[in-house]
Amino acid sequence: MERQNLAAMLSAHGVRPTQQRIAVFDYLLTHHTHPSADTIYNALSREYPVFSRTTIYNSLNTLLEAGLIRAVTITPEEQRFDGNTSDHGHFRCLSCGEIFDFEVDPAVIRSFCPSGFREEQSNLFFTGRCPRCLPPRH
Amino acid sequence: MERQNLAAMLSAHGVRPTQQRIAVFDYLLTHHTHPSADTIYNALSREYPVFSRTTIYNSLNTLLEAGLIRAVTITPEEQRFDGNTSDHGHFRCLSCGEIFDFEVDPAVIRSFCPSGFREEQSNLFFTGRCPRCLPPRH
DNA sequence: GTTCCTGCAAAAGCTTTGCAGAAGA
DNA sequence: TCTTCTGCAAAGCTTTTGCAGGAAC
Repeated sequence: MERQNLAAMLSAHGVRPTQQRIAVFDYLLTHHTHPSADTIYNALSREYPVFSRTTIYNSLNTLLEAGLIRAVTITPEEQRFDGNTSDHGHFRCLSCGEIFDFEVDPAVIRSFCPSGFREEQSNLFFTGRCPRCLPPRH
Repeated sequence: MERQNLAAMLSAHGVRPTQQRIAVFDYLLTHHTHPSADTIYNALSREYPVFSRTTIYNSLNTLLEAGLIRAVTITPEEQRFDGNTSDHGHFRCLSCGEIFDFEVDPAVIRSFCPSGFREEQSNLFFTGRCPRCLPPRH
């Protein structure tokens, strides 16, 4: 997406479109790898000479509050982030550590929510082995 | 459960039944509050005079490896633990922070796992407001 | 010009590690 | 007795905070 469009999206959500926020948002929309703050930091510091860790955290928290990105609480070590804010499932491979997306019908998932509770976000995720890490079948 | 039975369970899983491990395991089986390591530490230090944080972490990791307890990766701040190792869903209230259990059919949840992936653990959890924190209906 | 943001340094909080003494088999 | 575990101190990591300079409007 054009940087100008990204800036417009931020403005539309009441977020001042600074260079840094646009870069973080752009990274999350382009890379569907559920990166950690550190991964984003390493990638962006290569591109931009000065880009502090603090700013990554500031930008991520601002984008989270605006609802433009999502936090993925799957890995115990660190928080992961996702530019895809639509409801979808996650699969984490215990061998290679990669996190995969898969489609789920949000209405079906929500139907499991116990009565009396007001659901705001639903999460379905599996851990196991991905096809690449499984031994080939005979 | 009797301490002797707890010790037998640990032994059966190849875990040497020390006083500390029995106490941690007992706590998780008795309290269904998905406590953090710190919560367990605070509770047990009141009961036992000497009980270090390191030992809590050591015991939890040992019990995890033995499959006697489960880690609940729901809160971004800290790891939570659960003495209930059967498949079940979680609901985290954004107001009071409490984590509730609810029943789900493991087979139904597993059916959402994408083909080609080998599922080892399935997790379904919601965030939102619990009945106590919701405004009363008219 | 005023407000809000960036980024450095420092700190805070959770978890792990190294190692000497102690407990379990 | 020999192995394994405990627990203190210290360190490692992720994330947050305070604050001065700078960018955005």
